[in-house]
This record gives sequence, structure tokens and C-alpha cells, in this order.
Amino acid sequence: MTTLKDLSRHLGLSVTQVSRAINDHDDVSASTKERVREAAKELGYSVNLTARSLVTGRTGMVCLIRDGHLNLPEHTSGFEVISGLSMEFSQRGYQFNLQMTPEGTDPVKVYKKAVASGSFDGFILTDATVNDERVALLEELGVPFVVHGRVGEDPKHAYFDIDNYGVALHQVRHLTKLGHKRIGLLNGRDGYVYSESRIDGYKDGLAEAGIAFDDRLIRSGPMIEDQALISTIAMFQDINPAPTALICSNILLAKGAYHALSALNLSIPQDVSVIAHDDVLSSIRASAFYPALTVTKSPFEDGYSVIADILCSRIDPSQKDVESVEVPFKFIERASTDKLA
Amino acid sequence: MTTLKDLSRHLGLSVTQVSRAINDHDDVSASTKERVREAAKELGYSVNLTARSLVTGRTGMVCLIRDGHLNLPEHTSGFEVISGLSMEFSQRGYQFNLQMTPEGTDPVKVYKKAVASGSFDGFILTDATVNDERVALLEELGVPFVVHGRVGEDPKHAYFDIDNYGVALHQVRHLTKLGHKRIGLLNGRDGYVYSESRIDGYKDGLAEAGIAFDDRLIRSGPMIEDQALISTIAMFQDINPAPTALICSNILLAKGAYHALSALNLSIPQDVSVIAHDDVLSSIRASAFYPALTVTKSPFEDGYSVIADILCSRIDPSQKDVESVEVPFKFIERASTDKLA
DNA sequence: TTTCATTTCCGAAACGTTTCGGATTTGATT
DNA sequence: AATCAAATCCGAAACGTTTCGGAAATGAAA
Repeated sequence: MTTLKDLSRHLGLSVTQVSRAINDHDDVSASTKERVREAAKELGYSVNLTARSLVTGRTGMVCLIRDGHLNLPEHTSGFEVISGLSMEFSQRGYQFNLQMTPEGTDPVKVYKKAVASGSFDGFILTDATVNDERVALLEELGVPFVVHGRVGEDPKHAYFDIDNYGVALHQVRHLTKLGHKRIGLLNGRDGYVYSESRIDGYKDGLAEAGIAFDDRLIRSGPMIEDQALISTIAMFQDINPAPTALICSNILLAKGAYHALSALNLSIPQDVSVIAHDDVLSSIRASAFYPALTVTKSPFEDGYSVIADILCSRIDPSQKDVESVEVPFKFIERASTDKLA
Repeated sequence: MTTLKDLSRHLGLSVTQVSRAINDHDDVSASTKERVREAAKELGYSVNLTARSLVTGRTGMVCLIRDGHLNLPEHTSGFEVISGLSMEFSQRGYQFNLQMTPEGTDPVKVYKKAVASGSFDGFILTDATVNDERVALLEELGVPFVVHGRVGEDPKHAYFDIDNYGVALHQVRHLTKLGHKRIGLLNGRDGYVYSESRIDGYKDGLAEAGIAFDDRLIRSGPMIEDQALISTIAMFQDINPAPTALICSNILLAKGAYHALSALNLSIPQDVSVIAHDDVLSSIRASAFYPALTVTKSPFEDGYSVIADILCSRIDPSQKDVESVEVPFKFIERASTDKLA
């Protein structure tokens, strides 16, 4: 392996100057820089990141920790996020560390250990829960991190998030405007911030329209097709008169709902209006639905580069801070929603 | 941050001895080890991996590099592998680095750079192609690596692989024994070792039974349901008389084939026998098919811990070598195959 | 008491880089 | 020719650990 010392000997320069040339400092002449570059290429030099880390205190590594083996299709979005983030960080010269922990591992222990190892410049958190211990821990330890999602309203921590509250509110408003009063919600698992925010938006939307809240109209669970199948059928059997509209928290749930409504011999939108939120995952397209699906829409993939930018700016104090963002959603009215008959 | 020096001052011991105590060397007394352990806990000491790496030359990090954004469902297995491997390496005290490169990036460049950075003790290669440049490169550079799959027959490199040749051979034998002569093969993408091995086994199986090879009977492509749908229908329209049996290289393809055959108004197994290979991914179960699907079977997940063991043994010379393995497959005859009518 | 092996310890060097503070060279200005 | 600022360079220390070679302490055997 070629080291700086080898290079400096070969060039008759000091180690210092070679280092500064390679890092493009401004107190080394252009000609020297050029000579160094050439010699580096000739001798196949490449900086030893470990040594650099030791002195700079930065490793160039970020870490994403997830609990439990990821199974599909529930974790489709999780995978897409991992894939997207890895690419973004790679392109920024960071290394992306993925640490899967056995199901049920205590996150506090894991994060403490990860931080203490000193291997990571920053962390990306996903699947934020309502009282997420990780956020408090990392804040206390003073480690840079960014959340895909967010914890609490108007949080101090860095985040990239979708306007989950606004999405649900808009969906309800659209339906109540069409005259619907009994509106079901197929939601994600309880306890996650995005799920709870949707519920908040849903409730406020109902309240605005003067509609009483009925908790039988909310069904929580994994966001997969089969779950929607079960939830929809159960909901329509439990409640009489039946709901006239259904909100699906993502496209997979919508697919299950379509299936269930068809099985129940109900037509969309004549008998039931359906509206969903579209994360725009590459694996399932909202446009493939029949009848075409009315959606709110905010692409997940818009987030990857933003998340990377935010975290990198938090890590490298020389960069100017990139602000947390809440992306707005689009509303696309298609054929699956209609006025109450 | 607490360092060894802090600890040694606090204990009145030399840095050397504290280091050796922490690493459990045998020339430090039991009582000292105990004292050190306690002080370490008290002061919240945890070894600085960067500094350790610099002197030991090992980083405790392994790397998996993949080309292109992973999209579902084609890369379902890729994700499962990543998830499984990450967990296995984490449990062995290694950090798992996932580097996604933009589609079409030159792998030689990427691997050269990754190796040169000195950040990684070893690499895991997936999606081995027939003339895989990466293997030659890493062998030349003398870097530990293990292949999920393999390159060439009876290769020198470390690997974990399925007996793809044997799988296809067995599948053909089973079908020819039942009297089938026109046997289709829905295969994976061309160029990958596993795909080509299946073709070899397929051809040898036909030859054994004295059946002439017809290249219209092989269809290659992404291993997804829609591809099988298209391939099956195209195959049955191109070839007259039609095939009487179909081999599907994985379960997703089988699902598409079932759909296509149903659309073509052909019954399984009365009109067409179907046999598939089951990687046992958590997202799709062979048992859910009707009629029940005859399969060869070798679970992907058996490989994760083996792969980790192999690579770790290659990295750490103090461990005894773990041999490469070719896992045997099981054969499970169910209702989708039958004697030629 | 002496000897010698065993146990337990330690100082100093090394890993490859960055950075601090200061030194030298250059070239324009007086 | 002297002066001074700007441009370019350098030595040495530092980052936190492991390890090499040897030293000191211990205790049993002579």
C-alpha cells in the first residue's frame, strides 16, 4: 500500500505538503498539485480513510438501524428507502451502513453502542413512533441524525416528512364535500407517527363537517393487501348502514379494498367512493387501478436526496444547514370518488 | 470521550496493560481484568474502532455493492439477502456496508476504489455473471470475498451456492420419466451464472432422454410474474404441438405461468405439468398454489449464516477456514405434475 | 539464601493521516 | 539594494490504539 510518506519521498516534498496538495488546500502551488496528482496516480496512492478518521474525528460513515427481518410486501417502502438512501450517500462520498437487529432488540442499547463505537458520523431514523426513545437519546448524545418522518409536532430535530395530517384532512374534506358522512379509514399500524397523524387529520376533517366520530370506522394494521381485504370486509359487516367512502393510507391497501368491495358486490364509486394516498413506489402504480384511483400523492423518492443533504449538512459544519422539510402533497381526482348517491 | 489513557490514569496502570486487559490477553491477572472492566463501565469507556483499525489493519467492516436501484418485485430476493446478511454480520460484530451504485456504473472502478479506501475487510458478491470481472479483480488484489452463487464450475473462490445444474437436471428427469417430451423452461435473465447452469442441466436432462433441443422452449427474462405471463403465452402460441410441461426457475414465474395457462384454458396437470424451483422467500409461499406445486427446493435463508461464516473465516486468519458449500435441494412432488396423458 | 521459571507488568514505537505554528522563497514596491 | 506582503513550504505533534521487547515481581525449588 502506498502512503503519503512514499509519495513525499518520491517527490522530494514534505508529507505535509503532499497531504495539503491532495486535499486541495490553497497554500500549495498549482504546479505542485499537478505533480502530486500524477505521482499519486502513478504509485496508485489512495488516502487511508482510517488514518484520516483518527485525526479528523470523522469517519464518513452514516448508519441506518432497523429492527427485525424485513419481509415483503409490508416493508416494500422500507427497502426502497434503503436502496435510495444508500445511493444518495454513496454519491456524496459517504458510506452507508445498514444494521439489521434481531426482532425486539432494545433500540436504546443498540444506538448507544453504535454511537460509542465512534464509527458513525450520523444516523438516519425511519419508522418513527409516537414516543420515540431514539430521538431523545441521540439528541442527548449530541449526534447528528435525521428522521424520515418526525416525532412530535414541529420538532427540533432534523427531518423529512410528508404532510400526513394534511393528507388525511384533505381526503376527508373531499369526501364530505361530495356528501359522504360514513367514511372508513384503512390505516397503518398503531403507534407510528404517520399513522397517528393521519388519524388526527381524519378526525379534524370529520369535526369540520359536523360528523360524529365512530371508532369502528378506523382499522389499523400492516399496510398490505391482505390486511385491507380483511379490514374492509369486517368493517362492512360490522357497520349498518355501511360506509359510503373509504380512505386507504397507501396504494397496497387500496388494492385490497378494491378486491374486498368487489367481493362484497359493491361498485366503485357508485356504492363506495375510494380515495388513497400514493407514495409512488416503483413496485405498484396507482394508474393501474380500475376504476382509476383518486389519490393524494407525495413521492417517497423525493426524500432520499433531501435526507442525505440534511444529514450531510449536520455532519459537516462547513456546509450551510439544510432545513427540515415537510413536502406538500398533490391531489389527483380520478374516477374512484363521486357524489353520494 | 474516554480513552485508554484516561482509564490507565484512573487505575494507576499502564496503557498497555489496560489495553491487554480489555482484549482479554492472558498475561494480565484476573483481578486486574476485573478492575479494568469496572472502571471501563464507570467511565463509559468503549474502544475507538478507528484507532484500533489503524494499527491492526482491520476495520471490522464488510461491503456489498449492488448496481442500480433495486425495484420490486424483481429484486425481492436481493432484498431478502441484504436483510439477512446484514443481520448475520451484525451478530458477528461486523459492520455491514451497502453501497448502491447508479445503474451501469463500471464495477471494476467501484471495487478498485472500495478496496483502495482500505475501509473494508471483505466483500460479498451477488448476481454473479458468467465472466464476472469482479472475481478476477478481487482475487488479484488479494482481498477476502465470498460469492453468493459462483463463477465457473468448481471455482477456487469462496462461495455459497445452490445446485442449479442439479435442480434443472432433476426437474427434467422427473418430467421425462412421466413421459413428457416437449418441456418449456421459464428462466432468469441471460448471462447470470445461475441461469446458465439451469440451462445446462436442462439440456443434459433432455439429452439423457434422447430428446432434441428446441431453443424456442427456453424463455429468459426478469423473474417476475408478468414476464412469465408473457413468456408462457408466447411460447404456447409459437410452438405447435404445444409443450406439455413447464419448468419455472422460481415461484414468481410459476405464479405467472399458472395465470397464463388458465387464460389459455389449459389445466394443470391434465394439459400441462408445471414444476418450479422454490427459493423459499418469505413473500410468496409455494404452498399457496392450486393445484399444489411440485418443486425442487433450497431455501435462500440457509445461506446467510454460511456466507457470513465463510467470509469471517477468510478475514480472520485465526479462525479455521469454513469451506464453500453447494447446498443440496429437496424434491417435493405435489399435484402440478402428472404422467403425460 | 540463591536460582529460575512463571506471572504480571511497562515504555516506546508504530499505524497514516491532518494541522499548528512558523520558516523560507518569490517578486513587486520602494 | 532594501523592504514587505504574498505565496509556498516544512517539522513536529497529535489522534487512540496495539504490540514488541524486555523488566519487575512472585513463588517454588534448590
